[in-house]
Amino acid sequence: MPPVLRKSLAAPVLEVAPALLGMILRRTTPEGVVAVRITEVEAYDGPNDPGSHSYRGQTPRNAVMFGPPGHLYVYFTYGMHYCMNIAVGPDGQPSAVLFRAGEVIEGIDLARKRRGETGRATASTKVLPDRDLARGPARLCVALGIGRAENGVDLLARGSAVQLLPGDGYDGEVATGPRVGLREAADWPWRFWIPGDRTVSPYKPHVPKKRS
DNA sequence: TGGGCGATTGGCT
DNA sequence: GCCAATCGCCCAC
Repeated sequence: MPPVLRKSLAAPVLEVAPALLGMILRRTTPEGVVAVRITEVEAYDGPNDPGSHSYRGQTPRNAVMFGPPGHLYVYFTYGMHYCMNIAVGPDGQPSAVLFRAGEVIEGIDLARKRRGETGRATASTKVLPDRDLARGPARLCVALGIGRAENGVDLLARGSAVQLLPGDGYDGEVATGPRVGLREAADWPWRFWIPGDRTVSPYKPHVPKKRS
């Protein structure tokens, strides 16, 4: 299986994003291994993209986006959720791809345990469907056990606690559509997913907040 | 230095 | 479909 080349991640973000579909994110902890096959991503193009965290320049939070490609950019949002991106494009250009959803292909029991632990107070007696374990950017982070501590990890380095692996080389059809949840530039068709895959997150168009 | 709001989710109506 | 939860970031004051 060929390695994921750092050089290929330095390509323009709109080329890299769809190429990540079908690849594997593999997370190793003392608890065990969870691996996810990526089925949905979103592209963010730094200074040219009003929807990107790096649109207004570098800050301590988004610093990883400005670094070399292949590193993990993790951010905290809505006071309770983490989301994970991979920095892409040349060193110094702050493009990134958000991992939005995937299919758990290894360590499904550990993934389910993590998703259950993090759930709200009412510990549901219902078993989470497999396809919901990593369906959505914050759920994906929970399933993989990703938090602030993983910000900056090199996904291509051997021995990293989170690794990006080539997978089986998906080369099928790729669907595109508007990005999810953004206020600015949400209509840019920069979301990419594997059509028909049941682990792709349900699309919710942005609803402007009611004015006071 | 304070306040608005977010690359979301799950539970309830 | 609606809405609360929850807190760090960032910009305006």
